[in-house]
Amino acid sequence: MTDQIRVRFAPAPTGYLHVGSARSALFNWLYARHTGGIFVLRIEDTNAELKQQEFIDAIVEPLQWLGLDWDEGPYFQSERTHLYLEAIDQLVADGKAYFCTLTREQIDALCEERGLPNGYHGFSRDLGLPDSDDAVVRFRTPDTGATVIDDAIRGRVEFENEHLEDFVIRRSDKSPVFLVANAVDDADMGITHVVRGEDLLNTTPKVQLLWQALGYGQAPQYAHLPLLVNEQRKKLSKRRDDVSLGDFRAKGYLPEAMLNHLALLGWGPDDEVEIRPIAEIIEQFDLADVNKGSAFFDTKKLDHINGEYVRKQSPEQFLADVAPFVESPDTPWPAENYSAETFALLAPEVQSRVAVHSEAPNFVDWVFADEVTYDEKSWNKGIVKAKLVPEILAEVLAKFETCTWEPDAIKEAVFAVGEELGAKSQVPVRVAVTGRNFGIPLWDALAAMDREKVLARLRAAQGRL
RNA sequence: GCCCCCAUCGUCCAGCGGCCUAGGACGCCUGCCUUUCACGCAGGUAACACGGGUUCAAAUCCCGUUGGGGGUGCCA
Repeated sequence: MTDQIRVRFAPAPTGYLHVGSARSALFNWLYARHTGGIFVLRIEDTNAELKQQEFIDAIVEPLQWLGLDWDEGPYFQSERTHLYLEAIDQLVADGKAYFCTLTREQIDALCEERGLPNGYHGFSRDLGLPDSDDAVVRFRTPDTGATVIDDAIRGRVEFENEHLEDFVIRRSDKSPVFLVANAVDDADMGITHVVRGEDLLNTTPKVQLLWQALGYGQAPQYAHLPLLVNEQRKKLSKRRDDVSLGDFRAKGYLPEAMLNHLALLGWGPDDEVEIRPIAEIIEQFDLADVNKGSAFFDTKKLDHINGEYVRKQSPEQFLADVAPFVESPDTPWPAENYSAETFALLAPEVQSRVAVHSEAPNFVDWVFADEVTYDEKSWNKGIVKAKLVPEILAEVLAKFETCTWEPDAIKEAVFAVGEELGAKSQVPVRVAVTGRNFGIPLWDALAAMDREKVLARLRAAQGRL
């Protein structure tokens, strides 16, 4: 076990898992699987407000959905508080940490008074203050020297100790901050590689200093992943960006596609084959190959990858996966009009057209809806600008009234009109019946519809000319 | 302000000193297929931020500039 790689994904439960966190989890998992190591899940709920079951579920469920299985945990920091407090006590006893009762306002005032730049300047460091109800514990950072991080992705990163202020390690409510929890847990859990977002790079020297002060020996290898950013190149944020993993899941994105897309942000396979089974990604993945620059989470590419995965699904699987969307109460047609048999008949055509399962209803809405709403652009292109439309509609209507109501006959009727008139007859009929100038092939769908309903659509379109 | 990180097509990735007149993918455009759209297929568009070094040779190494980002809490 001594030489086995041990990584951990340690999210703070703050509501839901977003794609950035998922990517961190994924890279940890990939590294563990690639090396035959252990992937540990640890919930960083040191802040009392974060200890809520629903928040825990919001992390665990998306991970399970993605298939990022962990080998140990979840461990909860809220259940390990005593360990962190012991470590803090030890630091105080060793003179490596001390009590301080200054509030933020007082600190700012002191800085102003003494003409110092903003920040904490060890004001209570040598006062020998006792513990008290409003006291925090601060770590005594070295005044000289530097703390060096050996990062697997970024190389050597050096922080001058003089720039590190005496940071708080225990709040006045006696709860430990995550920095201590990180050091204690990573040591206790034998973590060999800490793989996390670059936004945590600046906190690393603090953890490292604590690590040394607690006498833990060899620090883990760090690897700070490039951030996932939005179109404005800002770090993804829950408030401004639509990045909840649960939302993607609800829209029908496939976990395999999401994983595949996430793996391609900050890393790429040598052979340039992008869409591939996770097993191959595991095989090729290595921390040393991860990029340093931030990556834009592009949903267009996600859509493309998802579409590829959708098309690879078996017809049965596709049908099973879209069922929730075509049978949901939110469909754009009255539920009683829906026919599973009809949808199953058309499903293969839908499958080759959707990027995401949730788009399926949009391809068959006109089949089940009582009436159709015309897309103005389609109307303009397929009806207004097309030739001989009144004639086409009249002729097709006449043929539809009497022809055999089955796919081949319907198709033949439409094409015959086109030939007679010397114009393309399909698009006007399509727009008249479906409301749009694009979509799945007409014939099977029309045959599945009630003849009268189709005739009514054609008359409605005539009335709109 | 201070600290830290980053910099190849619009986007993601390849490139780890010569194989680069810079490759792949998404997007966009064109054509083929098709009396719709999509899929598929064949093409096209488009980048080494800038300036100095180092070297016989630099997208690749070093320095600087500029630009972007992250951090700067008794959040994590």
